[in-house]
Amino acid sequence: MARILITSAIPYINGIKHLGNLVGSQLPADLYARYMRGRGHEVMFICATDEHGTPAELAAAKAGKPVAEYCAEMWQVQDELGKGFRLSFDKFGRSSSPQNRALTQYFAGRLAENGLIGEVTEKQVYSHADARFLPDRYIEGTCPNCGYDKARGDQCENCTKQLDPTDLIEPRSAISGSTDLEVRETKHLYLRQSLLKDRLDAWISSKTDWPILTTSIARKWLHDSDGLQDRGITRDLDWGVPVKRGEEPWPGMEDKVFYVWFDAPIEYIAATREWADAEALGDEAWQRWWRNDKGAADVRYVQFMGKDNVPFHTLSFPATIIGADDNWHLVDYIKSFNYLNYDGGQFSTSQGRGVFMDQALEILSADYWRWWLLSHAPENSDSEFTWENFQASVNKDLADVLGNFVSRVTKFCRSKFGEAVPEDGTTGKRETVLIGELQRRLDAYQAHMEAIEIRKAAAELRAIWAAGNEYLQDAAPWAVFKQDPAQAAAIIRLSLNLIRLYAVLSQPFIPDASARLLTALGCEEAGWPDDIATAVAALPAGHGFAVPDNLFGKITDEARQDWQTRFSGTRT
RNA sequence: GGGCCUGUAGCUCAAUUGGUUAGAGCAGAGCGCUCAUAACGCUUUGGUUGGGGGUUCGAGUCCCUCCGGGCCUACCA
Repeated sequence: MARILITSAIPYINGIKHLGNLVGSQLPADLYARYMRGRGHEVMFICATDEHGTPAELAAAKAGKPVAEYCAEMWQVQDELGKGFRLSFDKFGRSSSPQNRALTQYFAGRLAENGLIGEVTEKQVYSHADARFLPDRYIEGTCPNCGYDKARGDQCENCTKQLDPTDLIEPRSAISGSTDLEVRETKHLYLRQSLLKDRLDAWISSKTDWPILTTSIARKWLHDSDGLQDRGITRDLDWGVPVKRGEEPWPGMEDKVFYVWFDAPIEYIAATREWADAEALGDEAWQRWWRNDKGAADVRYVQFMGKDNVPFHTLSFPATIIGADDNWHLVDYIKSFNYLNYDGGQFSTSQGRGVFMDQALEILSADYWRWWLLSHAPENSDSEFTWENFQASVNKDLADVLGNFVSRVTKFCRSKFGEAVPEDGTTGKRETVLIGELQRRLDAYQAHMEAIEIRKAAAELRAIWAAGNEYLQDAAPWAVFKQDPAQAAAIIRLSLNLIRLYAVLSQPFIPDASARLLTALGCEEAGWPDDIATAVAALPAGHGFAVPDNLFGKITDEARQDWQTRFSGTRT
């Protein structure tokens, strides 16, 4: 039995995430976690909310609430949505937890001890009206290059020129619109990751089996212009982890917090600790997942994330982990995803364009979304959600191929033999051929799951479902029954066992349908098959079952058209 | 501007890393079946692999160039 540590990129606290966010990290991570648990491995699956930073403060202000209260409420919302999508986290933590505060401060202290923290005095724009320092992109003004009047302090969206806030003509706060701005000096801590560049470079180069998307982004940052730059890890904000050197005060850093990107990945560790604390377990319970010197040497650590997160996970966080020099377990595999687009454009949180997690669950249950999203995961390039494609895929795959198979087998059995696995009859060459095919396909399915080739795994699973229909058509128990009921019984006995097999194999993709099938078949304790021949004999003759309601209803044209208009923009 | 990814059948995607005649699913067409959610099965029509050039015995795959789509570019996270 292996030990697998799985983390999903942690979603930002600021609002409900859309399906593109879901398929880029949490959903594939859940698929992998469920599969690995199914195979009998010990899994620790961690996610959390990422709560610090300017956007959270602004969202809270907009909602008229203290930021801590706002975050607590939004955590609740995201937690429930995660449950709605059947995301099987062992812990869904919060980056604002005391555990993360302590660990973040600890890491900063270790990095300082090891000479990896520098102090840099820099100039930042302060807004009197907002009573805060403004990140570059929260300053707007007229672009000196093209005259665009809504250029941001980091870049002009119109002419794409890189800017400094001080380049802007008539700069103003993007928050309040105030022009009462002042450039102030402020001192910040920098993670001197440039010192670790060669080590990170060698490490990335050794990861030849990683997705090209992951390594190419990492290489770009390592080798671009001057190479890997040091990164500021503190901010002048109220909401965040207070800057401390371990447990000691950090002179000159009072009233500052760590940059959200410094504390967010550390939350992976902290959330594991939150889990251990919640379970009333000792430190060794979480440390055995993270510290190589405390039992984590045999852990395989896999991260899931959208491509925008890759630089932080391939460079900054590893620099933190390596720099602390405490035998922390580095990530072993990074699965990264492109973006899912929505019907010819991008999902847009600000414009309310596309389908958001709460809306999705209002119109259809989790399995529909899970199946479509995972079987179309944007692994190699950006992919696109269209309602036509969604309707066609879901109706065909789930309702026709899988759902109808279950329906035809169970209903035929009920009408001819009653609601128990029929005895009588023996299987022959046709069944041997089927078992051989299923075994080959199972091997392929497992190989794709191990390699986290999600679309390929989905295609193979679908082929496994389809094989049942092919077999049934070929064996034609409805015709055989007229001459030889015993032979028909053998065919149906096998087919009922196929349903059980499908429930087990499909669980990572469509857990609700899987559970309903196992309940209908009266076998909740269904383990992963060792081999097909044994698995298709698991349900013995005489074993009672119930005919389940139709597993999946179909999406009608009317519903599709309705949703199409409803989600085309501006959520209400 | 720079870098990276990408372009394969009407649609969504494969192609053992340079090797026979480029394959699946959906959609379309035909046939079959009647157990089943008008479901299922079988057969089948679709491709000058974005255009052009080059290397090679051989190119979807490597090189050059042009065209299209996308992402990143370090203070949003």
